[in-house]
Amino acid sequence: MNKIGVSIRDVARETGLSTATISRVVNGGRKVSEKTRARVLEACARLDYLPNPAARALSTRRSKAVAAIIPTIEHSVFAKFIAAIERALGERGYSLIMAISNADETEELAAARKLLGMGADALILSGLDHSDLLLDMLERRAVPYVFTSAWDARSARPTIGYDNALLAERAMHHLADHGHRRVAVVHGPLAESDRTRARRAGAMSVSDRFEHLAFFEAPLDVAGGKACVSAALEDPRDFTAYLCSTDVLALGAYFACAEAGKRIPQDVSVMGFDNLDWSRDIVPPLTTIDLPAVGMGEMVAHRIVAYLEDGAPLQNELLTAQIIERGSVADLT
Amino acid sequence: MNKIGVSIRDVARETGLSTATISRVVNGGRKVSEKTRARVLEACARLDYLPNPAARALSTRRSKAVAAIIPTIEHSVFAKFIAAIERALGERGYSLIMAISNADETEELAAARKLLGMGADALILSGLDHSDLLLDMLERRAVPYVFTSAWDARSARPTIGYDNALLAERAMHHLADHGHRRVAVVHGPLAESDRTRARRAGAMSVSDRFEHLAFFEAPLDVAGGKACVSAALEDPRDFTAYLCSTDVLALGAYFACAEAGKRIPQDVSVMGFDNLDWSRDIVPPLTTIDLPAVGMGEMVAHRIVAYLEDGAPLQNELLTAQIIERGSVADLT
DNA sequence: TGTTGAAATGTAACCGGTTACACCGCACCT
DNA sequence: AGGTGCGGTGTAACCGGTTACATTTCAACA
Repeated sequence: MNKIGVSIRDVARETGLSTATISRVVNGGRKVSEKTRARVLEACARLDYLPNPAARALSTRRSKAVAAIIPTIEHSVFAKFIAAIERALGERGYSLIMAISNADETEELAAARKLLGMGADALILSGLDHSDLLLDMLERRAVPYVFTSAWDARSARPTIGYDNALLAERAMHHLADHGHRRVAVVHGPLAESDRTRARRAGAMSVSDRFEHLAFFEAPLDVAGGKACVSAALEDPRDFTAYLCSTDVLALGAYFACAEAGKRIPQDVSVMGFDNLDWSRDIVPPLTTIDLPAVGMGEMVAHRIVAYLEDGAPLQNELLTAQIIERGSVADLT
Repeated sequence: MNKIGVSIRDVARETGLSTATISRVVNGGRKVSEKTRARVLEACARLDYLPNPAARALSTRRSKAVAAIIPTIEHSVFAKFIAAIERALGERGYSLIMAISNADETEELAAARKLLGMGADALILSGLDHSDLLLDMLERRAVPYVFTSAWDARSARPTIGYDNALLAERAMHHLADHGHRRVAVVHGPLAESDRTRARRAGAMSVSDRFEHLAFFEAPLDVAGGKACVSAALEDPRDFTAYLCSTDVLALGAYFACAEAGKRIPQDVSVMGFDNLDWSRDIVPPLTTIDLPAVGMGEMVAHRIVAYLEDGAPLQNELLTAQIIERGSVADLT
């Protein structure tokens, strides 16, 4: 029974019809006469009938819930992403069940167990690297899933995202094109994220355009970026530009510069990654890469629903991202 | 059946026991011999048996999912709150289903319909004001719920949160105590949020300590705060301090000051509300009110689960918040 | 040895939908 | 008149657990 105890059988009794007919009306089935349909709808409204989702899920084997596991939700591009997924799923009658992994494979596995144990129809994961146990479980249970926030042409598993390595490479070219030869790359913990590793590798691949190219690993928050850049500002290599693998780190870089009395971009250039909402408002406005978090969320939701409803196969999908040139990178040429 | 087609009856057949016994073992029931328990557990593992959540929900009338509707998830205290809820629910074996209302009552109602239609056992709402249709629905369906991020001693419905009016009042006293007499309060859209209205009312209640007290309504994001403060800096009343109803708006205020060449706190003081992660890293560090987002999330989760499992009644719970004094408010005395 | 009762297990009804299939009535055709 | 087809509806078997109640087992005790 639902909370007020009205079941489909009550509606059937009330209208003198069978539960089959009620079910057909409620689900918009085609083979019902207009007269009957109206009568049923009226009775449903009058009795305040609401189908029991568990019963429905049991007999259809579909919960209409999609699960997503993300590393973090706080001040970052993931919040936008997850909000877009939630909206897009909602428009199609699906709900989002969410869990946060704190970028930890063990937590991710536990979260996946929990979410699948709740009956999620599909799973959205962040990044490409996941525990083998998790992957095995997905295969064994034949759960549809996608990897997001990354893209790998050669991946046998569906990835929907952007090419982190390429974007980092493009960012480095942008700095090089502006005459920067001594650059520091500030990124989050390598151990935690394949996306971070991809960005680092991408940046590294164009090292020949630089005199000095240093990589710094910092905790992935504003304080981490700030501390890291504060220290790097003392570095004898005297970097002219900082490429931050996240706008969050870039914000920390701004604060480090403010504290050290360095002006951006006159003394130091800073470039970000993400294009968070405040990036264009900060002073000076931050040059960054506009990651398509919203578009990615929508695409992921569309594709998952298309798979669930029509069996459209999940595939690799590459999303593009643009460098947004604003005022934080000086032209030294 | 679950995805690989193993049901409780398969395990029963495999072990030569009845489904009742399997069920008892799986649910940690007490009346099973150790020998049997071990045998069942072994069979479950071998067959990779996973209970079907829909079947379980159908017969227990419990989905073990809690729904939350929040106005926004992007760069704000809500992300912390929701993350804490998710974690705390997870520890107790519950999942979080989330929807975003964009601070719109109609969207909120639609979201509630959807989430309840998914079978959520309880509903977490933000703020005190909600559409009557929503409230009626909750009562009719006897859905347990709490209002959060606000507290009202006189509320007949359970509220778990802080006293927004009182906190705003305390913030204003803080400014007055530091010798500020010309203060501007920057807040989000009044129409959207009872919390905003409460904060405004609280600030207003101590207007007699000020020469000039102005209220500005801005879009609730960094750009909004920046534009609003940029304009206010031109105001002939020459405010010495800006109280921002969110750190997000305060960040905008910082940027406005940076652009206008005003130094904080030498030329202008800024005070926030929330204590977001970067608040202590910004230069100068932001004086703000440390809202207990994490503690609130945990308490909400605890209380809801306690109600669901033990029937412990949901009540009003007041959480306290402290002013964190940092460097952004000048002492003019 | 028979009695008693607690512990362990089984039986089967039930939760509330969905849906394959059977059936009915009626219009239309030959 | 009898046959055909189809739209509309009902019957009842599922989906996969939970659990009240019945039943069996067996140790302890008079």
